[in-house]
Order: sequence, then structure tokens, then C-alpha cells
Amino acid sequence: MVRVRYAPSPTGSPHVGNIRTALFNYLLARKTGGQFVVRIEDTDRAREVHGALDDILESLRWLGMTWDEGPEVGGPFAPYFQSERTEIYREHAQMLLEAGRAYKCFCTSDVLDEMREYQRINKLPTGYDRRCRNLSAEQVQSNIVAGMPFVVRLAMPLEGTTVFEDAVRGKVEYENKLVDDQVLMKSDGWPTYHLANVVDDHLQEITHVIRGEEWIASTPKHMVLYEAFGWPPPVFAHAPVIKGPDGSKLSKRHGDTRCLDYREKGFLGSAVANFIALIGWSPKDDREVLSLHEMAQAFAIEGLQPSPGVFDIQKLQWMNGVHIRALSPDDLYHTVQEFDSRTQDEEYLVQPEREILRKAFAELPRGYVTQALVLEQERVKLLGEFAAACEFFFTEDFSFDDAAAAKWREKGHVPRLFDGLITRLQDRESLTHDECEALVGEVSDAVGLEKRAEAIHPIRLALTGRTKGPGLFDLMALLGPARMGERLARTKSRF
RNA sequence: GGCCCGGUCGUCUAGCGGUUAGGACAUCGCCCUUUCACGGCGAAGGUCGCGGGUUCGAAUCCCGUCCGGGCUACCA
Repeated sequence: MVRVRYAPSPTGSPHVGNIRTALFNYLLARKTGGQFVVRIEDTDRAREVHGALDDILESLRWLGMTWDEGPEVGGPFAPYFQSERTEIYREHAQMLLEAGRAYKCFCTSDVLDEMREYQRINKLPTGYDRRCRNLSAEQVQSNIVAGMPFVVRLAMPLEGTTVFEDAVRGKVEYENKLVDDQVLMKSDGWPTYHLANVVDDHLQEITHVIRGEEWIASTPKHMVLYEAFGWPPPVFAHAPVIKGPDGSKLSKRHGDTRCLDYREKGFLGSAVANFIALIGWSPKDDREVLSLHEMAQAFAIEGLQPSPGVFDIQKLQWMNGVHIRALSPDDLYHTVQEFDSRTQDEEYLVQPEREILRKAFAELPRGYVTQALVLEQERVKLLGEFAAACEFFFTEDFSFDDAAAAKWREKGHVPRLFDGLITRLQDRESLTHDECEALVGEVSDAVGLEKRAEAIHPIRLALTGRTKGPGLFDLMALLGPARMGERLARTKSRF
């Protein structure tokens, strides 16, 4: 049984690179019929950020991931918050101490800082010099009696090498003497990541650990811990980092990096999941547009790549357009409505069309709004674009392209064209796409136009105020005769 | 500085000893079409970081080198 986990620390809103490792774990679980566990590693009380937990769970949900065990759902290996498991870590640290695989260190932060400073100045390799490792039992005892605070450090083997098989990079080797005696228990009694993570992964029966590349250097420490406890280690797979356009690790200065930032910007969770999965993973065939389910079907650790990839926002935008187009009319309606009511994106909020869309959702028939959205569906890349794109369907006070109007103003046939159409529209209740086409053909012939475009372009302008948009007959059918009549008349007077 | 990991079109990638090095985004052109888009077709774009080997044959294997990244906390 495959059991994987996503083990974030609630120190901020998940970054796309971080949530991507959650995705890889999730995909492996779903592919194999295994379990996906979410465990919150809240052992650093100083860095804990309020609201981070909500963002973590929300990011997961937004991308479509569900977890079998963890916050909100519980599970057989509860608790899933490390802050509620401190006793377990203390016991395990004690086991290590008794077995001589760990030791108490009384060095203060100041002493450590000084030591590192000395190492830097003398160009020596930095790292703990293990000065407390060989303290006599009496010394340790007297330090404790004196009330000196201490940490528990892992006693790394001083010789030999630690080798582990990384599922994406193959064999990785570290010389033990070059690996630091990692702090396992802090002086405040809380465990560090290294101890808590290994203990929990074992106790919660995790079989595969897919995590970021930044962990690769601490894996030998983890291997030694597994060995010291006499536990079999899980399969390790280190996914490559995501880089910004300049080649450095993706960070704030590259713009948006939080997963949920993309929701604010009008991206679909399915598109973001699809896109980030493809940085560092490939289904090994030519498919690129995949649903979460399809990715799960195709997932394999062997598809993971060792080299880092650049986050290309342009490709994400293209992919988002593809995912938007795949939405059913009903889903489209709900998705746009939900986006509009939820987003706090500044740029979106200030655009005037946004109020119009909001009113449309509140006051116009759902069928009508849905059809308007559907007509713009194929030319929108971001959800926020619907407001401006659909504006003319929802208000009579839509913006008008005067520059385009100037071009048709000079043509003598336009007023007659509009009149003809107005007359023919008069007592009609509704019109189909084909009827609209026939009507325009009829009027165009009556006015004596050679090219149908001579009629179509000015009509589009009068009806929508712009030169681009959905097919004319589609939009005419949706607008309906009455509204068209008014707009034609109004535009005529404007000419 | 030390240790570790990486390196295929601008970008994401396929490739795992023999391919005209394939696909996708972006770019450009054509087609479709009433416009914009969507879609279709096509073009351009890669001395597979570089240098040595091994081999009849190397993007694929080995060594070196350069460049990039990660780690080097009582953070995760």
C-alpha cells in the first residue's frame, strides 16, 4: 500500500513550487490507489503565520486535491499536527540518547555564531565542531544541574559514507564526516523538522517521500536516523525547483508565487495544477492538456525530471484558455460568478465593466448570462476578461469605438442599412441565428451592397460598440430584436 | 569556501547507442471566417553547455571542464 504525505509548515501561504510537491504526492496516491496524508509541521512556533493553515488547505482544494487523512478529516494516525505530538518526539529523542546515537549539546547560539564566524574568516568548512559530543557523563550532569539549557544533536557516524537511492536521481552519496550533527530537539523542548519528520513518516507508515530538491542535502541525516531507530526508510524522490524567468529560484521579485495568487488573477485550479505538474514531470507522451484525473492515471515517479524548470506565465495563460474552453455552460456560469464575487484582485476590481457583470448575475436571467459567457468563452484566457468582453450584452451604456465609427460614418449606405434592419425588426419577438443571417442578407441586398462585410461590420459596431467579438448572427440572436432596434437607432443618430 | 544536484530550440519537454533530434507555448506566414478569437496547415528556431575518450556509430556510456542551482540554522 502506497502512503504519501504533504507536510507543510504553516509559515505562510503555499508557494507554487511547494504545492507542486503536494500534487506529485497526491498523483502517486491516486495512481496507485494509496493514501494521501496531510500533516502540519508546526514545530516552529516563532515563524508560525496566522491564516497559513487555511491557505494550505484552500490551495489543495482549489487545485482539486482531497486528502484521506489529516486536518478536518482525521484518520487512524492522528494527531496530524506535530504540535500535538511533542511527547512522541521527546520519547524518541530519549531513545536515541540512550542508544548513544544522539547527545546533549550545551553550546549557546552565541557560541555557535562565534564558531561559524571563525570558520568563515579562516575559510574552513562551516559546521558544528562537535565540541559537546564527548562530554563526560559527569560534565553533562553538572551542566544540567547548573540549569544550562541544551539541545539534542544527532551523533553522525564519523567515518564511512551514507548512500541512498533517489528515485529521480539515482544513487546519491555523502561522506559522513562532512555531515553536521543536526539538532534534533531544540532547547525549548520542541523537535526540529529532521526528527519530527522521520518519526512521523515512520509512525504514519509513509512509503514514498516526494519533496523539494532543497531537502536532498539533509537526506543522509534522515537515513542515519532511520538506521539508528532500526526502521526501513521510505523511497525518496527529490523534485527539481521551479525557477523564475531569470534562472534563479522563483521568488517574490518574479511577481506572484503564492498558489492562491493565481486564483485571484483569474486562473482555473485545473489549469494551474496541469501547468505546474508539467514543470518537472511528463506523462512521456505528447499530451499536455490533462485533467487531474488524467494526470493521476499517467503518473509515475519515473516521469519526474532532475533538472529545474522555468515558470512560463505565457504558457500558463494559454493553458488556462484551454481549460476555460473545456468548461460546460453551467460550469462556466458558476465559475465566472464565483470568481467575480470572490476575487480581491486590484486590477479586476477597478474595471467599470465589473459592476455591470455583477448586476447581470444578480438581475438578468441565468440562461441569458450563460449564453453571453459561452459566446466569449473561446477568446478569453483569464476569468477576469469576461466582464469587459460581455459588457455589451448586459448594459445599454457600453463603451463605443469612435475611431471605428468614423470609418463607417463616411459610407452613405449605413443609415439606410440601419433603417432597413430596424423596420424588419419591428414586430419580431425573437430571432434565431439563421433568421438573423437571412435578415442581414435581405437588408444588404435591398441597400444594394456587393459585399456582405459592408453590412456586417457597421451592424456589429452599432450593436456592440466594437469591431471584434463573437459571430454577428450569434450575438444578434442573443440580443433579440427589441434591443437591436434601439441600438441601431441610437447609433444612427450618433453618426 | 565546502558538499551535493543539474545542463536537449527563447521557454516547458520527448528521447534512454543508429531518429531528417519529436511535441507544446511564444514568434512569423497561410487557410477557415463578417471581425477578434478558436481551429487547421506551414515556417523559423537545437553545433543536444564545452573538451576529451569508449564504440563501426553517442544527445544517449565514461572522464574532465565550465556554467547554473540547492544545502551549509536551536527554519522548514
